[in-house]
Amino acid sequence: MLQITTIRENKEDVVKRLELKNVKNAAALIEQVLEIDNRRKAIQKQGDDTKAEANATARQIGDLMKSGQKAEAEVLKTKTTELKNREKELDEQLQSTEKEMHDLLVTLPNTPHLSVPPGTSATDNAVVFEHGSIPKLHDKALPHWELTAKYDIIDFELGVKLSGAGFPVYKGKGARLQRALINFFLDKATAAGYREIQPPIVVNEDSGYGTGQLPDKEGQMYHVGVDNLYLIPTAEVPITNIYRDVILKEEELPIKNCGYTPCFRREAGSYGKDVRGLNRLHQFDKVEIVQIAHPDKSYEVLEDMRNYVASLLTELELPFRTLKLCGGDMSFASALTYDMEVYSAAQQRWLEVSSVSNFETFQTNRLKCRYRNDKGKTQLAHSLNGSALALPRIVAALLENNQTENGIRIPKVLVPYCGFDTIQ
RNA sequence: GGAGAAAUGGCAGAGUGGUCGAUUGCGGCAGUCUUGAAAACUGUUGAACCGCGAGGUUCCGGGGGUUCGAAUCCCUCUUUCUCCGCCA
Repeated sequence: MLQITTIRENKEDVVKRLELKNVKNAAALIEQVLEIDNRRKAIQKQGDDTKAEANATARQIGDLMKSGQKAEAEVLKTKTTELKNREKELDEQLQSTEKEMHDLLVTLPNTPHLSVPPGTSATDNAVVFEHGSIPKLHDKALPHWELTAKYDIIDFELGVKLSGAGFPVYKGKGARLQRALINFFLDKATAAGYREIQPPIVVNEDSGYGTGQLPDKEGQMYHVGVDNLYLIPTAEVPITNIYRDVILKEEELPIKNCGYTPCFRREAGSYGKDVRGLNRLHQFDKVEIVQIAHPDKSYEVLEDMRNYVASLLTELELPFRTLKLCGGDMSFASALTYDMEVYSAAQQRWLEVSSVSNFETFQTNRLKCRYRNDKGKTQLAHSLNGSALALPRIVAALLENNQTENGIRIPKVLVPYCGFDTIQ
């Protein structure tokens, strides 16, 4: 959520940036926010004054009672009834005005960084980095959903039997490859200075709200109704919420955490080849990296994070490219996002395997995650996160790109983790 | 799941209706002393909103109520602890 102080102080800039994210009527919306804010301030002032008067009267009554002046006290009591009514009325007005503002503010997306390319869809994203060459496959090369069946390593039908579409069962070397990737990613992240976290994979409403899944994207998450808990769509949710309602010391920044969790996504409304095989699942594994950073340093941190993710892909010997997302393709909460895509040679398409974003204060404003600066004032920190990495599409690309007529070759870095170098 | 107790500032821990945003101790910060450090001593030290400022308002787990007035009384929810039961 955008900060009202930011909107007040940088009106034109906020409008300009919202337009970069294709928000319609940005200027009018901001004017409306400011109008409500002014109304809110006026109501609060009146309410505070009324309360101050009521407090003073109550004190007077107390003094009169003590000195035995009962009659005078009774007179004052009638005065407070009137004050109380006004107080109640103003409180209600304040609440409804605050709600009005809040309801409007939550509809506004984060303001993008000015380097974000303008645009409305994925075709406007800017390719900022490419690595590796697209592999040439042999004539009988198969897409990964056929390879997994051929080698009996991932069973989609069995998942349908147990749970439904989008819940594959990993078997034998397929399961071992999953475990290998998780361990490889966690070891790398730890070596890069991230502290490993094992969070809960169901979270409460407050947490869902803190990172922005609630109230809007409720349909994206599985909901455990009886306990009113949500299955996490990403480890970002619990790991970032660690810092909800926390005031950090400036010297603690940046805070680097990582964690492996299964992720659950309902993802209604997609069909066809986009969701075939491992391309899109309801449950998948992911290692996430999360940083809480100083506002002056968060863009350095973002570059650092995307270089880190690139290094993982390089080690896995996967051809990939880095996109800087355009205003129209970025997520609601992000100020700047890099997507990393690997090339899946049998499908002959790019698959998004990581998204690295700087949210600036958009999440921390909701989370109330602050640090104390050198002047002793509390300020919102910046939050960032990235996948490092999401497994299924990595597996898809590994299987497809490394297939030979004699089996699938495991990249060198994973062999110690797998305990085998080929899937036959 | 049953019975009981509790929830106060970074931590510990007072406060059972009227200058209590809250005694005190520890911790933190600043200073005095010291060649330096420690110790000792002195001061300072929660958050949010409104206001140019003076200052005002709100917050003692969450929500609601009683009262002129609530950290203090009542209701309710949540969490923690102790005992019993069950159990990976």
